[in-house]
Amino acid sequence: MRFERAEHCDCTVIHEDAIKMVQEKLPEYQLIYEVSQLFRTFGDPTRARILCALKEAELCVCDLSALLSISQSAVSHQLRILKGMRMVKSRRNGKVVYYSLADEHIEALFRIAFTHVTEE
Amino acid sequence: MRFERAEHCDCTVIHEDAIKMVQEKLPEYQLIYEVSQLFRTFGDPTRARILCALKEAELCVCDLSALLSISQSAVSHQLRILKGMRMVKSRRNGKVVYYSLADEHIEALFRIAFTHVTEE
DNA sequence: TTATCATATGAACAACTGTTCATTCGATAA
DNA sequence: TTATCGAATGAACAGTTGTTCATATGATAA
Repeated sequence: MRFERAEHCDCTVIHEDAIKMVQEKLPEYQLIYEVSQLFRTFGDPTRARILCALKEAELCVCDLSALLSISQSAVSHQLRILKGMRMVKSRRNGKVVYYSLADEHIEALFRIAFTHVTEE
Repeated sequence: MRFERAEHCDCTVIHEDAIKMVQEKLPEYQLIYEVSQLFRTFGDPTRARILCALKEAELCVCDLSALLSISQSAVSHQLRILKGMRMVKSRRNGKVVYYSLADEHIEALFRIAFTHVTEE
């Protein structure tokens, strides 16, 4: 009984048993996709810097703009993305909108990533 | 004494103290950049699927191609990127090249990310 | 009301990314 | 050698992304 070959692969499958075993353990595509989207959002230096700053304190758009030397518009656009991914939350006080990290998971992921990068 | 405003921001800086405090704690740009590049590499669904598969077993390019229904060329290109980021390692045995995760950090990061995504 | 300030957003554009296709490389076997 | 197979790679291309610029909101103060 041969492994059913994917149309995209014109090679001979060499390790049928391994493939079958992995196939059973592999998470659903949707789940992997969501995880990758989470990582992708971290994966832009500007967003990463914004998150790092918000890790330390609640800040308004203008603070972030000045602190990171990024235009107000760019900060605002990125905050919109971060909010869409539920990584930051905001509250308005008069004209000023304050942003902070949505939950402690974000901070935890960063801590681990920094450990990983600085360890080697 | 006023906070020195960045040229990109035409707003009035509102929270000088907060900015000053965050500025001291903020990691260097280079470090944040490296972390974001690490995340970015995870941030593509194809690469994430390859890494998930390699988490379970050592596999050759052909195995991955068949298992994930991705062309051999696409798999090979992505493995090149993953290897460049030191996230996978490879060994050649005759015509076949076997890939596996570079270290246990990769697996750990995935575990946490999955927990995060599935928790909410 | 009008003016001003902080923020948000749409459009445009350049830069980047991931795939496909065609080809090449590297190793083995005939 | 020549043929074959698994893997790697360069070029091209479509799709995506992040920034800038201009403008629009939304809230406050005059």
